[in-house]
Amino acid sequence: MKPHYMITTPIYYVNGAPHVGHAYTSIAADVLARFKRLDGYDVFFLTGTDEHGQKVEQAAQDKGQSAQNFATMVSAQFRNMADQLNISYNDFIRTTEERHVKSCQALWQKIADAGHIYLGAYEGWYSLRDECYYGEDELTTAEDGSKIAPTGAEVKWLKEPSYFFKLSAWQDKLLEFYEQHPHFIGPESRRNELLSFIKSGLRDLSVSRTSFKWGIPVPGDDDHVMYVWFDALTNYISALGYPNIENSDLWRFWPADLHLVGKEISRFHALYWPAFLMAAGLEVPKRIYSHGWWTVEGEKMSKSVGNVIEPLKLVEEFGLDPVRFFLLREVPFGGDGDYSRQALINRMNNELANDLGNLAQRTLSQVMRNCEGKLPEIGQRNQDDEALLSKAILLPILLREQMDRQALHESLETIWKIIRASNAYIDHQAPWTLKKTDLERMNVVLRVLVDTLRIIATCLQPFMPGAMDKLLTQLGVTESERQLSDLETLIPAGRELPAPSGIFPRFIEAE
RNA sequence: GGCGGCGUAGCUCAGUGGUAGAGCAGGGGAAUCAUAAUCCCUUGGUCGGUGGUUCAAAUCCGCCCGUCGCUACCA
Repeated sequence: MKPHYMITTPIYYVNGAPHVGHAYTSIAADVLARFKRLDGYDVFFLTGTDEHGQKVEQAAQDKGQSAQNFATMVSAQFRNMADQLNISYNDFIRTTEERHVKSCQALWQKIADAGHIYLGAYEGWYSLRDECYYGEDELTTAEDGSKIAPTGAEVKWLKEPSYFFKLSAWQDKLLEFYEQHPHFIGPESRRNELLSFIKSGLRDLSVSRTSFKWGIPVPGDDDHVMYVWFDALTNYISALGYPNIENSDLWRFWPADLHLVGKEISRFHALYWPAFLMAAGLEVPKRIYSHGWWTVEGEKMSKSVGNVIEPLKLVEEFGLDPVRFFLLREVPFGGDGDYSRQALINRMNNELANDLGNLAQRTLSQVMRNCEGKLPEIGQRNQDDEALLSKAILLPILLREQMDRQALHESLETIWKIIRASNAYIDHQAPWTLKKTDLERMNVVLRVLVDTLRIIATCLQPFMPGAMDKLLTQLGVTESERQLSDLETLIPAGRELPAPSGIFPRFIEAE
């Protein structure tokens, strides 16, 4: 039986259109999912949209639409983006779906029955205009002594009934859990933040609202809707059939292996979610990994500055695989990064077109011309040949370890080292000279290059599925020979290769 | 304010006690199979400052400066 692996993106909030940050999370998750499949795992890759809450209600109202219609429209945009980006999700869940509503209510009931939810009152400084509460330290005091919100709105001390989750009771259990699972949160810096947050003392969490209606009703109390995070986080088990886990074929994927999230929502996943699950007697996910944020040409991305990068426009101009590559190559995964047009073009031209694309082209065109377009015999290899191949064949082993740490940039760097070594190899061996002096040796060299390229292309499939499909076809690798495990078997000599054509054209800036 | 991260070549960063590294950018050369792509060599840093521990510190400790993040219910 195949080992299984469950990976998720956050469900995206539908109060605005998708931007490059959403695309980034999805692409990274997709690479990890595809890598695990490549490595023989049975993968469940979940994504979707988060559709409840006051902001959606408000955004819909501004457009004169019902919340449901508005959410459906924006959700479709996210789904379209995922499809355009070639995201290989197994399920796309929406929090307005019946299966999710039932799942949330069941989870709530389970936690309530276990005595971890109680009815209390939430109080604080509330701004009627901003429709939200502010903390004491965010407020300024006006001349007449009244309190003013950061937005300039007036605030009043308000008290509303609310259900609370007994988060404070879980403080010690959570700390114990983090100590027993040092790799539960990544990267390391997020773990430190979270630990210091918990150690400063946990308060009970308000998990229902009465101030708006667009949400999942609390079981047995229709005046309340669930706190959006309780609603949103539950999606991960809704998709697996919760609460009907006895009859669900998918429940075997729980606990999830990885929740990939943006750093801004690290705490919700690493703290509240485990607490909810523990309270419900369910297993806790194995790992939460937070990636960083993108700036644009050195500036923070914002609607008012007008520098928001729309992923589909990037794809339209540069092509999908170069964009996927750039996003994962440019920045250490887990840290923040900067998008710049020039940096993208440099990566495209230097690394895709020159290093890899040209390597494939120069190798394959010689095979085509000098080997009658057929894969040469393996022949008698010398030390140089073995040196290159032995490094290349280690790639899957190195990649497995890196992918399990979500060190996607390291994987690409590791692969690029082999690509550079291959370019050095072809120059030093100079098969174009051997053609005149030693045909047998020329065949060996070209064969070494084709075999090395096959390993490279196989390993790069998760990052650039479209381009690598094309390259593998040119290398004579059939679709049933593209798993990591297939690398153990060499392609038989004599196989006819199709005529090569460029995989990564250089990008020339229009005048 | 408290806690934590970071500060290494022009740029982006790797390097956690023992003669300063990579990629890109810059300079010189080789080659001509290839998407004028590639390969080889090379310029360049008193590793933020300062005091200390040590035979030896970018690497450990103190202080200072700069910068960034977290500091709860507004995704």
